[in-house]
Amino acid sequence: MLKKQQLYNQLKQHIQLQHWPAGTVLTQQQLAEQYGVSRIVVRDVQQALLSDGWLEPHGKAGMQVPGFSAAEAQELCLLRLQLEPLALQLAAANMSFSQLGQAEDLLGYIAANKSLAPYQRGELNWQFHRLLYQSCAKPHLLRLLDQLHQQVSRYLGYQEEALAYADTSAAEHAELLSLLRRGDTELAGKLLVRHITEAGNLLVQLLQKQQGAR
Amino acid sequence: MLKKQQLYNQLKQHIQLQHWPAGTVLTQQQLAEQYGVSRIVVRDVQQALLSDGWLEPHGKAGMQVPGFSAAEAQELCLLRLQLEPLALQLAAANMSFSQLGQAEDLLGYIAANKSLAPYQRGELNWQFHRLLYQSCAKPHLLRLLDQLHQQVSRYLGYQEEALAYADTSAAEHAELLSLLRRGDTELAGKLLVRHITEAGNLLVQLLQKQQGAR
DNA sequence: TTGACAAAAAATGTATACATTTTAAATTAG
DNA sequence: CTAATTTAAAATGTATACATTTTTTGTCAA
Repeated sequence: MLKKQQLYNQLKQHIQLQHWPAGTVLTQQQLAEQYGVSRIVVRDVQQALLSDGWLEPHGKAGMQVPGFSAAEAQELCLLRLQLEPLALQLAAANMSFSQLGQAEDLLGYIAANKSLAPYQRGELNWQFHRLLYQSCAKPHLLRLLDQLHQQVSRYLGYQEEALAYADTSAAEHAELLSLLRRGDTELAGKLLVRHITEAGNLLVQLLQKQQGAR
Repeated sequence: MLKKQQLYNQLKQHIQLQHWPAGTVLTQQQLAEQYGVSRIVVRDVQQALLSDGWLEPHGKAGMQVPGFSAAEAQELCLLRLQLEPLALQLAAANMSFSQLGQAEDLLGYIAANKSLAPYQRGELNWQFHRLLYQSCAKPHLLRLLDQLHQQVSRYLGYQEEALAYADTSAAEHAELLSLLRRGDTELAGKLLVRHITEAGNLLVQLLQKQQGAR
């Protein structure tokens, strides 16, 4: 299983670093040669990247590296807003103190390691959110949220400026946690909505500016 | 592309007809022999059925035919409630008369062919819903809704009694359409919520009764 | 009998080879 | 020169073969 996972990571990273810029068409053969694996492996990886939003179909042959659009970012934000507060609300009832503690630890770890790569910081931030939602005990919902995050993370990798939002983010994360500890689900939900909205708006604005500049 | 699509349909149907009952573990080799294709094809199809909810992972080898649970049905219903009204609301603004007409035609077709197979009736009903949501112009949202329907349809295929709900369903569909024509998005949304809730409750009750009976 | 361990069987991962489809290029008729 | 058609190239689908992993079976010692 290593070759597959390995190629998955490497190709994803290469796309993120724009080694294959948006619009590039990647064929099975090409990738197989390039990365020194058989087409079978490439097929599987392409399929995985397809459902994670890192590739998109291109006619009947090849897959294309997708671009970025403010509209898509907005849509992803909308979906987060629709699903994450729900997950939080459902989870709040069943949340254990050990989970709250885990989340606290995670925040501490992020705060302590100021020099984390933006990408890793983003992943850890999501793990925090994920922890809060975990105890909603709705497998499908959690799967959807993971998928959504995948897609959003593609944008965050592209617009690293959006990750500079990290400071505000950390403060809000901490507040979210304290509200949950206190059992104030209502306020926590509202804060979460604001939190997601802010991050979304920043991202969308950056993208609009950039699109306008062309 | 035919072999793949063919096996996909056939295997899905066989699962629905309980030719492979819930809990059965299906290996690549087994399926390859059984259906007379190579393992490569089976792999692809298994993967597709996995993401559509018709198979689930089983340790490190084989895939398992999933069972049914009231809890899962409830969750799927919840997700529909969270996403479909949103799609309808967004779509209502951009909906064209030709689309409303298409939807009307579809209802007529369903009403006219009383003897449609339950499965086909279900698919057509979904196409109706889908038409109403189409003009929301949110690709990700629409994709999620399609996925959700896939999962729900597995339950409907199992609990055909839930499809007997079809009569009420048809009436509500017609009313939904007339509300949209009149531009009353608000009421249409509320009706949709009731519509989804009713169908969900019926399904969940059937499943609970059945689970209790064991 | 039970449980750990080793050997065999089975299942999946991966590579290569061939078949079919799709795309691109080249050729020719208008 | 353009456009349509044919031909060659390239890409994907599928099958088979081999490698690796996982599961099962069987054996033996406690």
